[in-house]
Amino acid sequence: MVASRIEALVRSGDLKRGSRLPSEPRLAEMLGVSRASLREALKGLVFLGLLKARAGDGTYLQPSLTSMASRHLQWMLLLEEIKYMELYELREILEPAAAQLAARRATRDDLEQMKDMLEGMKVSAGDAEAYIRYELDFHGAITRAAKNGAMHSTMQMMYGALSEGRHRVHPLVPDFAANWERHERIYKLIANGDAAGARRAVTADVKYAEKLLQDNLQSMQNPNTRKSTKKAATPAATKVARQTTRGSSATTSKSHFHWSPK
Amino acid sequence: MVASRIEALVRSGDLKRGSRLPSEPRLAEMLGVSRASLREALKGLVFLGLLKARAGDGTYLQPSLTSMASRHLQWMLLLEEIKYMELYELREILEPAAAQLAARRATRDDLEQMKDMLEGMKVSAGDAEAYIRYELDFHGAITRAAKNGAMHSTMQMMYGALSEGRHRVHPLVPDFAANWERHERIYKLIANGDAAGARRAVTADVKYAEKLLQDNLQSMQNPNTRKSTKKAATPAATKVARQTTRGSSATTSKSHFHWSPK
DNA sequence: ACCGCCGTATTGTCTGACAATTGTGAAGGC
DNA sequence: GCCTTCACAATTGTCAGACAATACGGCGGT
Repeated sequence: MVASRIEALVRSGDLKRGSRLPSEPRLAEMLGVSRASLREALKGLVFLGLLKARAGDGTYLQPSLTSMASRHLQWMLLLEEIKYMELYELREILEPAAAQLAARRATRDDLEQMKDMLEGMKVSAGDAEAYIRYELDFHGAITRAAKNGAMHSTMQMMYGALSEGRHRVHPLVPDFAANWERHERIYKLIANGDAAGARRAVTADVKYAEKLLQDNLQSMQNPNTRKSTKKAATPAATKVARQTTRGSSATTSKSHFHWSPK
Repeated sequence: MVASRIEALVRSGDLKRGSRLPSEPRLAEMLGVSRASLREALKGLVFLGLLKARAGDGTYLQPSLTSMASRHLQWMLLLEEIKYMELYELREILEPAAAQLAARRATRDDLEQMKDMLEGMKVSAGDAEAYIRYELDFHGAITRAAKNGAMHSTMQMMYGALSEGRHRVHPLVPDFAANWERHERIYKLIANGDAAGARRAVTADVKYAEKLLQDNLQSMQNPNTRKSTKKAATPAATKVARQTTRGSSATTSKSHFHWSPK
């Protein structure tokens, strides 16, 4: 296969991350294949996240591979090989462990970054959209502070799948103040190096979020099974739903295509 | 982009998993692009693991997406964004949790499968190659019994990266009997529903493997730094190294290709 | 010193053709 | 009647050549 030969080139090559590959005609000649075949192989590696092609410029080695793999999880969610609650269960395992490690390993920079995110959360209280972004980055800062790239990548993957996923049930913040204080407490515990405490605090936080999700799902599953004949299920649920609807996703099914041939 | 339109087709389509897509000329006409462009998009999705193309037959939707994503981790390892010890640290977090869940959720089938793997380990004691395969499958059975697809996929990814990775340091079994008994104990604890016990036992097992790896790495890092002028570092290390060398990997760099154009 | 124009290199797409592989069914032999 | 063998059709894989679209850098003008 052509792709694996290119991979071998990258492996053995003196190519630094971010450097440019030879042009397609050149590479095709080097490998002794047509440009079409070469392009297919390149496309595969692009989808893998290893390469990045820029029209009119060249194809480059991706400088960093983190944060690229969430599509797999998304598809699994879509094909119902994974349920959302499972992701939260996984999060409930990983995130406390990450906090525990972070309490031991966080550098001054890590703490600084967490603090910045906390600040961002504070100023955007009331704006659920912005608040959530900051909160996710706060959690990301924790996993980064844990100084374990594998764990960080895994969780970034999870976050990606959760936030980009179709259902978009990011259960969030009925009470900004309480939420913020929980996170600030986590920050302080990590800053003080209290590993066990940080672990407990994060566990509580994730469980809380999980409970919110569960309630939300329940009220979505039987919206009108309840005896009330009102349109909305419950005021709380609709509020959350509106909050978590982000505008203009790239995957908006604009071009409705019909499957039948003609 | 063409690929995302195909993804949309798969999403909204009534395509079951494993079913065949229309032929390339047909699909190209349907999407209004040339066959070349279509093929590039398909190739991308193939690399993503969503599709599978069979020459002379057709392209199919992959029936299952699990166990497909380990290449990302492999590349991260290769580009040194992740260190091996980090993977073990992650394993040390996930695997005990999986065992804990498995003790609560394992079905009769799950237990049966674990037992089979144990049996396989027993009969292949002495053959490190086969033994390791069975052991990995045993651990896989545990994560499957945990009934969390996300966790299972993550760990399969880890296993894949560990076993296919270049370093190929699967530190293993200086003592088959002791190793087997540890695993049998784990099985019994899970079968008895002793969640806490299973967790502890697996933690111990992973830590033991981690220690082996660490020793192995150390003796590989400074093979002749020690004052001895003998060829091999230590008898134990070489023995492990020989055991863990699997024959004929697909990624053998057979075709040495030189980078310079001409 | 700054701005717009243009040429060049590169990726993106299209067209048409042929090779390689696979599944199928029909013909023939047992 | 059943099995093997062969030829055919459908499909993916590969190739060659051309043109469009895009980005970068140099050049000249202001």
